[in-house]
Amino acid sequence: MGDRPATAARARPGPAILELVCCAVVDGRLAVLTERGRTARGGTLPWSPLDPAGPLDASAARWVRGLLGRAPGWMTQLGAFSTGGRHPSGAVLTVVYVAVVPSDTEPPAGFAWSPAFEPPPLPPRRQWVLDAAVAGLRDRMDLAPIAFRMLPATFTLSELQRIYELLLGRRLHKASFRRALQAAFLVEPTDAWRSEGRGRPAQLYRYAPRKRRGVRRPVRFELLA
Amino acid sequence: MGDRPATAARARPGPAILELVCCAVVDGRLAVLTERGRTARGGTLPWSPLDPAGPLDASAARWVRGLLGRAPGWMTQLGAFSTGGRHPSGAVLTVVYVAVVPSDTEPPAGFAWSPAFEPPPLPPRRQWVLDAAVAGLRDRMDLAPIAFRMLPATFTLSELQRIYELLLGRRLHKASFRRALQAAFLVEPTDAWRSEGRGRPAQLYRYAPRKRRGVRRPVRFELLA
DNA sequence: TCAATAGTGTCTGTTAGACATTATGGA
DNA sequence: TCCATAATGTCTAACAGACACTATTGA
Repeated sequence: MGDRPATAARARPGPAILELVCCAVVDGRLAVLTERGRTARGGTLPWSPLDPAGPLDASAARWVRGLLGRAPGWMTQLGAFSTGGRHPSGAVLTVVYVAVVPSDTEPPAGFAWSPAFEPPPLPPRRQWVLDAAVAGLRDRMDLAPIAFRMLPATFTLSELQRIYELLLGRRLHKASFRRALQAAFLVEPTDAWRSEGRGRPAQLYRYAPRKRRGVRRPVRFELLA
Repeated sequence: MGDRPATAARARPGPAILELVCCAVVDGRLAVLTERGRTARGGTLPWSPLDPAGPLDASAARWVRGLLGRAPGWMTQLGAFSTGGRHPSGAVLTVVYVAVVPSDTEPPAGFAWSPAFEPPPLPPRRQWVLDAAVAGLRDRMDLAPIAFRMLPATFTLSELQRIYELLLGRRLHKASFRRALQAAFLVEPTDAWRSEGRGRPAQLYRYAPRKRRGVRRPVRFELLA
């Protein structure tokens, strides 16, 4: 059944690279991990040649874990894109992954957090990828625990709401937010409280989703165009 | 593009192939386009070596257009997967696209519609891809005009509702469905009617989305786990 | 006439958002 | 004390689903 591609793949430059859009909330803003110093013209996203052996998601997970020094809070594949032949590695394809990490994650050496909405100048293709990744986080945060994985193990409900507001790009109603959260059985209170500046201390919660069955969302028509 | 994959693959093993999950509603069931006869052990999905030049989405669009003889009603990239080294083309990566076409689309020579929920025996990886593709259609049909593109230019509201019911896997309430559709300004009635068998004739509609701004969906927590 | 499907009006329980109020700390 | 934030109760408009009903065709 066919010849092994391994020889050809190892002889020539790798066919594809992995690229990472890693997001966190830093200083109250959405931040993305960028590599700095490679070129003078601006930043770049973390990338790595692809090891063609084994499942793609597992390869990416290993790479990101090694890069960050810890497993990301959440990660998914955004998709594959052609490099346009301009990538220095000689790769033809880029497979982009999107990950989120808690706010207290230190950037690895040579990397830094950049504001996701005013990033350093990026090549047009990378800027497009970044925008698509943030849009993907926004669209999936109701189905995946993205916001919860951008927080430490315990957090206040106001912190959680701020994550949602940052990713959705709009203010949310506090009482409504908490009612819906309560009804979803996703968090449970701890007996710890945190006093932050002036006002009343806030209770700390932890992400503890309880299985609920038979939750069917109604049909919605939300096409914009 | 569009030539027989076997020759191109043997001439120079490409780094990646394109694979297509093309869905339509045929005989009241969700169907997927399968290639037949290559092997005795079951069907396979349409695939093609990837032309590494140019944007990936454009290459895929050209290939699918040539394969079907017409542009698909809607298409998006599902993602990239490793072949596990077992693909006869020698490719390492598979980039899967998902497309939908109207019910009256004839399968190209050598292909056939297979029931998406009881397909011919597929290799495990392809079965997984098919399931993921159908799940992707289900999850995105509220944000993209997927159901509308599986219908001819004019259609009855009952036909539209049947598409939604097939993809969502559950029955929908007729009055609610039409109310929500009306509120979304997505269809407009034509002055044509269609008499189908016994009952009262149904009015034909066309997909004609009108821009509406300021439509913000509420925050929802729909994590299953 | 009956059967079958299209299309619509009404009612009701649920929910999202607005508003108001209380609670509890720091300055 | 004043102020800022947390947390919650109440009201209202909108909405989803159930139900019933009318409309219009073929058999």
